[in-house]
Amino acid sequence: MQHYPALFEEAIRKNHAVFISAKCEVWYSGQVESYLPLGDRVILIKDDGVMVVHQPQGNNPINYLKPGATYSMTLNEGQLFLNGNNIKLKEFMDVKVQKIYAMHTQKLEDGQSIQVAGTEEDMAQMIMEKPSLIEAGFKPVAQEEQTKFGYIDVLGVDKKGILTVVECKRNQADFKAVEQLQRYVERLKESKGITEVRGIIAAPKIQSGADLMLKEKGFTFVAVKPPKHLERFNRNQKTLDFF
Amino acid sequence: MQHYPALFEEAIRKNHAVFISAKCEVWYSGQVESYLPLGDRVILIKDDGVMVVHQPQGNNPINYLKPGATYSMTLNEGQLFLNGNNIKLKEFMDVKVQKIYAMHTQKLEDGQSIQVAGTEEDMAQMIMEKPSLIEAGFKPVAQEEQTKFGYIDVLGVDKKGILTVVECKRNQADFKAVEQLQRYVERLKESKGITEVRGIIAAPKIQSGADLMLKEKGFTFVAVKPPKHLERFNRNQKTLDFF
DNA sequence: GGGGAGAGATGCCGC
DNA sequence: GCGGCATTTCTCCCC
Repeated sequence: MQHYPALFEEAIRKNHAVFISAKCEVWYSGQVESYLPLGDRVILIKDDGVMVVHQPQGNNPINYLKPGATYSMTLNEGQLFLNGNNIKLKEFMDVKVQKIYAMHTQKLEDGQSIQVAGTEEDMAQMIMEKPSLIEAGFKPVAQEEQTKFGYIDVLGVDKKGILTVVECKRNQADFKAVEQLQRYVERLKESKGITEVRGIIAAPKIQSGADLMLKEKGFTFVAVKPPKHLERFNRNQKTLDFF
Repeated sequence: MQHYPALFEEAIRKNHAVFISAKCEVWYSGQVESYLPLGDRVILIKDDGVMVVHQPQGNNPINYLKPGATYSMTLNEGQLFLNGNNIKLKEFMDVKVQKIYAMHTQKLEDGQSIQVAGTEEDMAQMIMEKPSLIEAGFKPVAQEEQTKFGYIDVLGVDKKGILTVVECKRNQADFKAVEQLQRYVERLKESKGITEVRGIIAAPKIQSGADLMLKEKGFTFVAVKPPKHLERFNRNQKTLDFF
């Protein structure tokens, strides 16, 4: 155990990432206070100060610190501690380590950003490009107009020229989506000084209760699925790699 | 590179966790489609099928698979691939590995649950135990009554005997909290067939706009901070460890 | 920095 | 399974 603190401190100093597999207890104090009894965990510390503590199961880290935290590892009378703290956010992590199974430190280089297709924004973009997905005669207005009235996904006019707010949801729309749509419609009526504004929810599906609420308020549901296709050059890249 | 697939497959077969540090590209297809260009990443695969892919910075994994996914590693004409798929959820991850810097596999044992203090539920519990935090004369009703009217944090009567809904927020309350409170109040009025029900938001602070909305609707804000103290035996445990 | 909203949100509980 | 809601939510964008 004696050599771990020196190895750890050197890795931190060099801005290396640190991977630790250990049997440990974990205390966290910050937004809340928490205690995790003794067990095996995987700990990852990144070069921006992020720390995640994972149990052997589960999607999410059981404990974590946000970017900007600093770390130290100390051995005191045979007891190993790993301490992290984010002074600005007043968050503290204390790990009492009973046994380190493995520790790996390494510089990681990565400047890449992920490309994602199928988000709500992609849905809005698709509707802007093909307004007939909403209904015949629907015409989106310029995108710059949108922000002036709030975070409206697509603003347009229907075939009769009535101002229409379209709220997109990439998954099933719920009653909160209906409330959100209503807020936008009310805001638009006040802002423009008009009495008639239509509201449309565009989503793959809608909850039955939300559909009732929608109809009560005089709004409309339109079934639209988010597009899930990355740009062609990526698809080709993947295809070429695989076949 | 040749020995990695055998090591990996054996680890998966034995239900070991797998840690990999690698230079790679990542494709994901499922809820959305995504592509992450070549760079250094840390990959963790847990024994329940969870996979997380981390870039050198940032709180969250850049890609992940949920519990139940299965994995294989293959070397084909000198090209290493790590593939994961969750058949039930129709989610797929493909990692094209250019270089493995390190790989560690190990059985992890952990059956512990985290204890957390300072959540919204803790706030509600604190108010149940000390109702004067809300106002003089406030009396909570039995906890069993709560669920019948929805997810009401604390239901009680004020000093005049008027039914009162308390909605707790552990952080600053916003206008959505006000809308939520209003839903509960409306639901209670209908359900009980009464016309007067009070609404109170208990939180450390409230947004100025939300406070306006609150007053418009005739509701009240009470400043309450969530309790952040773990049970005594844990505090003592920590104290004893540290001093 | 505050406010508003999305996220491949996740996770929990209750029906 | 759906529904409603909290989360140490996190993240992004805009004012």
